[in-house]
Amino acid sequence: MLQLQVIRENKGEISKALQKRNIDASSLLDDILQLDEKRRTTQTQLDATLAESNKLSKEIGMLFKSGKAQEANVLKKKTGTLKEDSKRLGDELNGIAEELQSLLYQIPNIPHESVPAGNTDEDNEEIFKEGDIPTLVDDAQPHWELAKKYDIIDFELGVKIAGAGFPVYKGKGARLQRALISYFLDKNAEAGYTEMQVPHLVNEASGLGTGQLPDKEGQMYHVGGDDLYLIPTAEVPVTNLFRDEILSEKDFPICYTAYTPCFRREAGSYGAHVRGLNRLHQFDKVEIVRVEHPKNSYKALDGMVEHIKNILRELKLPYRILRLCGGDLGFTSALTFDFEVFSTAQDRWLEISSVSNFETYQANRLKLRYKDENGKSQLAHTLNGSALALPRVLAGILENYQTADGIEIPKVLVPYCGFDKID
RNA sequence: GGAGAAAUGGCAGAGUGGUCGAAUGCGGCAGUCUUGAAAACUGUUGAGGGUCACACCUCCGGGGGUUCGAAUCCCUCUUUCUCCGCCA
Repeated sequence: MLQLQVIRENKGEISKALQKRNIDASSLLDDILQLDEKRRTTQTQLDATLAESNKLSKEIGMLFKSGKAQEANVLKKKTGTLKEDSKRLGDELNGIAEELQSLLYQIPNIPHESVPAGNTDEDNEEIFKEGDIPTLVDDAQPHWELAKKYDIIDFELGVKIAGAGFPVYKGKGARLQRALISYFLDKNAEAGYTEMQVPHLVNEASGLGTGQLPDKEGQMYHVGGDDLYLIPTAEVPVTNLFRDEILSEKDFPICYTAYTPCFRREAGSYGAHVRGLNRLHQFDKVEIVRVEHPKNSYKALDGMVEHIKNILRELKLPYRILRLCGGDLGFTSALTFDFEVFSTAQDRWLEISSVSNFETYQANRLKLRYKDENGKSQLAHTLNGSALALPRVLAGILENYQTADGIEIPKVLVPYCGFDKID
């Protein structure tokens, strides 16, 4: 959520920057400013009314104390209209504040200046590419065929238990999955991220804090009986650890990592490109989250990108990095880099990480602040990234490491797996 | 799940209808002293709205109510603790 004060001062620039997202926000921004104006005048009126009645109440108290009950009763009568007024103004103010809030929720984050304009993922800008694309055997297969051939993932069995998009990992498939989780967590810890274990269900306030609510409600599984949401990413519980916190400057940098399963309804996603592990309702992911001083957040973002590069180098997977264009950029993000692994057998790029700087957008919703050198509260910057999302890394490994007599395991994972080949 | 108790500032903890945004202690910050530090002493120290700055307004777990006036009384929700039951 953008700060009102920022909108007040930079309406023109914001409106212009949002055009990169193909959004014409100027009339919405006007509405917001108008409503804000109305909010402040109403607030002022309410404050004056309350001040008046506070004053009277004090006088009444004094009069009663000094035994002048009659005079007190005269004043009492005067408070009646003040009460009505403040009730009316208070209701009005609440209504305005609510409306203002809902308008503010509709404005996405301002894209960073480096974000290219564009409509779809075709307009994303490739900024880096590394790793050799392997030459595979002639009858190379996509991972869903390999999974069946080696009996390591059973999609049909998952359908029986839960439904499509809930695979069952078996034997070496399950072990490889666990190996990846441990490997990622170890790499992140090595890079200075503190490992956390967090709830996999969150309340509404948490969803609002990181921006999944109110507008993307349909993307999360909702547990009606207890009004909780299954997390779509560890970003939600981990970032919300800092909701309503005021940090001190020396607390920075804050670097956390967490493994969690992720649950996404993915309503409306069908077709061949969501086959196998490409898109799931439940998948595993190791996430990194940072809370930073505003002046360091872009350096931190670069650091996260470098860190993920290192992991992919170790896994020897061919990958590229995209700078997302305005149209593809997430609602709450100012700048996002997507990592994609090339899946040779599917002949396509698979997104395996998304690294973003949210600047103050989430912090404003979270009320995540720090005290600056003058002792004033300032909003912190939040960032996060996948390091990494499991299923597509698994797909990439299965497909790129397949040989005529089995699937080789990347060297760095062998100690975690306890085997070096799936056959 | 049943019965009871509680929720106050960074923490501990007073306050049971009116000069209470809230005593006191600890912690934090600044200063004095010291070569420096510790100790001691002095001062300062919640958040938000509003204002050029003040004034002023709101917040004592959340929401609602009673009252001229609520941290204090009532209702409700949530959470925590104790006891019982159940249980990985």
